[in-house]
Amino acid sequence: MARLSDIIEEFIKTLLKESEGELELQRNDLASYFDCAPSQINYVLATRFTLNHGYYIESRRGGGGYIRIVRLDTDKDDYLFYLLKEGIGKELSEQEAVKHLQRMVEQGFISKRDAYIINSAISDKAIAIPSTLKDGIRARIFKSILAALLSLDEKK
Amino acid sequence: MARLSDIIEEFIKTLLKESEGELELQRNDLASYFDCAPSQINYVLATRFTLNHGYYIESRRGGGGYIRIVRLDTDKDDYLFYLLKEGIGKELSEQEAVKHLQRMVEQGFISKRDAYIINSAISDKAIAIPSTLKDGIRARIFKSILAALLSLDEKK
DNA sequence: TTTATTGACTTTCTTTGACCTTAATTATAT
DNA sequence: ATATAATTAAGGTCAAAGAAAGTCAATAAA
Repeated sequence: MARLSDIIEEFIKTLLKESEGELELQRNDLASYFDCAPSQINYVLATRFTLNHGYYIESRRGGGGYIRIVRLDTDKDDYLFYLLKEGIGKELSEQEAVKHLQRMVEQGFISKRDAYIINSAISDKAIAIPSTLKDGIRARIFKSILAALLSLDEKK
Repeated sequence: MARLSDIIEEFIKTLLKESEGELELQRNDLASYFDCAPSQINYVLATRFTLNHGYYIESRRGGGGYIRIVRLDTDKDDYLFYLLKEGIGKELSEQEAVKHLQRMVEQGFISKRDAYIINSAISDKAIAIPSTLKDGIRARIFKSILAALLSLDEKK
């Protein structure tokens, strides 16, 4: 089953597109629209609309409260440069990497194809085997990339 | 009689045929369908649906989790598929990799851009092997890819 | 000896709810 | 009319429960 969180994510992104990247909503409205706990909205925002994802959020409590979501549009080179220099430290988990890739695709910095290739190169499955044998690691990564290319072909 | 694992293998392959090589399933469903331990599904996947066998698998945990199985295009029997199944063994030096990439470009299987990206992911510099810490390795690979994207921009 | 099977334990991701904080509005006392 | 108190209307936090899949090692079967 598609997760509710994914559906809400898509919903918000659609709203954002319709409103040119800026949007104000009412947490309780959204929650009752999807018939879920209000805090699930926070969960969606916290896991899919962070700064790293390229969104900025501000909110206000009390009467007339709201949540405002803004999609940040960045310059491609600036963003890549930032990621390279500061955004990524000495370690990077697969989940984090995937988030970066998603953002890069959403902002049109790389094609889905590129993202797919890159993802295949850095996936846990590809890297696995901590045998410290460089060539062995590379062989796996390379095979994984070949698989990605093959399955891309299949997709069209 | 045939072992359960073989039966499950056949079952999955039948499903794949019916769904044109792409399939999403629920591990627990399958396990309870065959009345076996869920981990047996993993065993079947690990022993019969590997990259070398020509399958690509991705999965997700948590609520709404799934396992996705993609059959890579066996009929094609082209260069990429050959490379994946037989052409590359357990190890692969950088020079060999580069030769493969060159050939793939020459034969029109991938663009120069693709080759450039891939090369950046598998270069000695990218893999570097400091410790056995996976995430550390991935971070390097990912940075390397970013650098590649940046320098692609510069070139055009 | 290799290949299968099982199950206990782990990790990841999602959903829910109880409780907290803040802001605006309304009622009350001066 | 004004200051203060109470009420209501938001949103925030966090931890527990639930829903998957993953790992690994012990055993069993071939």
